[in-house]
Amino acid sequence: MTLAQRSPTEKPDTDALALEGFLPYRLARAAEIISRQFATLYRERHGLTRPEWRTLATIGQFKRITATEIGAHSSMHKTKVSRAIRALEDRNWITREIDQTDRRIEHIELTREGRSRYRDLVVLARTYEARLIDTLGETGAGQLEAGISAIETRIGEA
Amino acid sequence: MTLAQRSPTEKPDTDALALEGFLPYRLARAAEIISRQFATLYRERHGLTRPEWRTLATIGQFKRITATEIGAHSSMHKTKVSRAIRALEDRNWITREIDQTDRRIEHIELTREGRSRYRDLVVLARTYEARLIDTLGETGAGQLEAGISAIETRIGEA
DNA sequence: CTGCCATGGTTGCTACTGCAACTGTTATGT
DNA sequence: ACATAACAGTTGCAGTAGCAACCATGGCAG
Repeated sequence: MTLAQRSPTEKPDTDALALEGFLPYRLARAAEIISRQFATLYRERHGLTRPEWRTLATIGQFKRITATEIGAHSSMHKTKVSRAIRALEDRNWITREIDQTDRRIEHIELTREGRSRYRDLVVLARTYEARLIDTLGETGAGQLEAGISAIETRIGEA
Repeated sequence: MTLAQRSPTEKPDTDALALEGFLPYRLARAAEIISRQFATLYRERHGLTRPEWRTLATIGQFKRITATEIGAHSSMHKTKVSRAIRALEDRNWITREIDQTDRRIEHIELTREGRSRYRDLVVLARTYEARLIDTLGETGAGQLEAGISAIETRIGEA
């Protein structure tokens, strides 16, 4: 089941497209592999989903923040953010406080428990990232980062 | 809504993690952007979903193939493949033929219509990829590819 | 040949996703 | 001041996902 190299018996056609060489596919696949690997860590350790992890990471990064800002910062649709916030609130990892001068807005902060979890998550993330870079090698990791940067700067939006 | 640079008012904490600098996040985001861009093309033009596109691309690449092989080649769960195959069959883009020596296996091929669609999809894909590489620049694209290769070779599976 | 395990593919169930529509609130134009 | 638009956040809904259980078939050991 190692896939790309597990080529079927029939021979490829000349003017066919090789999926395994198609850049968008390769990028999607690579991201998926990394994402899953890392997700396993925080899921097993803290029972978080991907949107919840991103939300928590964003709240921890800015001590006080609104839902809209979380979405903007973490590239998530507002419904995802809304549901993640509720889930985190239900666990008492965060609190909301309605802004008194503009009551549409809620300011979100970590609770004591939330801060504790966040600190652990940060260590987990840094460790995973370090291990990843080590696995890829300085060169490979550097190239990957440069390539991503190109996408970030040359292609603005989702 | 350009996000990463749309930083909230509060200042980051020193021992917080900067999500926008976290490699797994950046990779996931980059892949998402590209994936969505490309998906818009084949969705608008042929009404295909992402699993359907991958499935069709794989069938077209190998003229005759089984469902399991499709999954292995395109990194998709077998249920995704199963459902994509059914959808494509319903549109008469593919046919199934049960192997007579092992009746568990179905051999899948494109119909005339399917081949026509596939040819168009290949052009679409090549064009998009070329445009993407052009946008990223030879250097950026090369680095991205090298980085992805590092992941592919150093980290085997999903 | 017979019982048991493995394999190819499908389906039921539950969770997650995004879109659009909604509520409540603030900003704007006249 | 009042109608209308814009905005923050939530919810209903319809599609899509993955897991596990399933069916049918075939391989293999005794």
